[in-house]
Amino acid sequence: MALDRSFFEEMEARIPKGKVRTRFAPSPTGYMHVGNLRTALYTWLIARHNHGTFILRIEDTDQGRLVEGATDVIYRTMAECGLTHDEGPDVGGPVGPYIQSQRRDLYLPYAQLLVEKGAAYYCFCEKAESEEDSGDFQRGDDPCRNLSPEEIRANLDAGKPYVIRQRIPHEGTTTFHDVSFGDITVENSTLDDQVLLKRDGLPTYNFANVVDDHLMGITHVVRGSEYLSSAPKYNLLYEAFGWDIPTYVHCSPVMRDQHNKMSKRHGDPSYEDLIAQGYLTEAVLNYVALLGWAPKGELGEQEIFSLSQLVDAFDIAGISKSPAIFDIDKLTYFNATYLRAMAPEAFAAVAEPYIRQSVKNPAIDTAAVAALLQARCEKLTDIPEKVDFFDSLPDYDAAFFTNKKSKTDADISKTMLEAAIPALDGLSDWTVDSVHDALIDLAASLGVKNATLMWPVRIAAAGKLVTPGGAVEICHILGREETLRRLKLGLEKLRG
RNA sequence: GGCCCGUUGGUCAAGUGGUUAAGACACGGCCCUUUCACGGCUGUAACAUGGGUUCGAAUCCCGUACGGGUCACCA
Repeated sequence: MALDRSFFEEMEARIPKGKVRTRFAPSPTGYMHVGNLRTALYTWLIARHNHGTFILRIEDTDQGRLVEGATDVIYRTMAECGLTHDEGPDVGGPVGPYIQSQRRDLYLPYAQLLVEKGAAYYCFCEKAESEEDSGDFQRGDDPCRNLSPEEIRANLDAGKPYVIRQRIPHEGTTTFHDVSFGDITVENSTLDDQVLLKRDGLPTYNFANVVDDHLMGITHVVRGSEYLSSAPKYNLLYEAFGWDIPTYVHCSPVMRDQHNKMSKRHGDPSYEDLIAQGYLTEAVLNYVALLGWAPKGELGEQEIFSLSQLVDAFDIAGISKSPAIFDIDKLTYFNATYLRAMAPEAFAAVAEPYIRQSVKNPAIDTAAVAALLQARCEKLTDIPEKVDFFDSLPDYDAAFFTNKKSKTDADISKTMLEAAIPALDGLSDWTVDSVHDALIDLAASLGVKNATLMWPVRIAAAGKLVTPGGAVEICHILGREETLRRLKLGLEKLRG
């Protein structure tokens, strides 16, 4: 079986050289894990930091696990996060196709090339049915390892199903280098003759990766540390092909706690879940960037990074080796920080739909409400519950009027409301300032501290112990008519 | 179990032979104040462990413990 040399030459000729090229290669499972997002981010950052090329490749060689619409989630998430790709299934590029199932015919020739080089062999063994204790079976002892060319020929001609396995030397050691883990050396005897090409003709993940990464000119392979132990086998493959070995960057997993990775199965949030929970994309990215990476030196103290600042600051050396536990509280802190840093108009825009979830009254100015909320919510989803009182006055308890710190009780509150109603009613215009001045002046002329007047006004206006904003802002937003109506209601409640 | 990797406060982490061992989150206290927040100040809290090497180890070496990963015709 003569191999077509020109095919290999053509493939080689397509490979771009001389620039950093990285790839994010998810398998389409239907959602984006936090860990995946972080890998995508780091991969993208390495490319952008080095003015290189970022590629999106879809790894769908497992036909049994295909999920409909799953690639759309990937495209949407990447776009939303600003992790734009230069080459990929949707935008094309010089080394396509970028979907592995569409590359299926590529792998057999490369597997055959390996067979020809003696680094792989045809295996006609029956598929192991019981996985239990098959660990005793040494792959190195696979009888097919030493089949004669005639026997192989005969089996092939007979149409016997086969797989192609990597031939790992029995002796010696293999060393590979990882940017964060350093040199790792293993005994070849601990490596098994892994399957490269499956019975269905599709490559295994490990083989497809090596072939595709090479054919796409990938210079930096960023992936999870669960692949650390298969990395030596990759090197053996690269060496057998005579290809340059890319730079490996293995990242430790993002954990849910000390013992378990974050996982959908445990109910941990994916990227889209976090967004649905009211987190901002920028905050999630910023937090995730710092989960397993920290800037070096002077920048070591900085925590808030925009995507472009990350591009500048990102440095592979800062990736940590140990797993990191995802801390929702810290993400929440980042989110709150981002929310507060937004321009008021921008915040009002993102907050509006959440405000409208509970405030249906069109007379209420959502921008004014948003202004009260900006320093007071950590997540967008905190909003509806905080502003529900604008629409309708809750049926509150008269005991709310009593507050020690503000020096109020039922009697004092009654007096305060009795004075506040005419004072507000008499206002010539209804602005934050006019309401403010009226109440402050009233407190002064009554000879009470501001809180003593403000407390009962706020309680009557909102019917809640805790509100975003004080009496002045709430009354202003409610409008004169509604404010007076509520204050009178409060008074009635106090009069019993 | 074999092999590989990891281990600085509850969490994220800086640190690359000499530091009072940063900073952030969370938590406590104080201040500000018109409730709650925001903001400001401040406090509690860490080098898994035992041996080396060294004048000197969080930093280097070995062992131990604990944790993780991997041993698929899954990725």
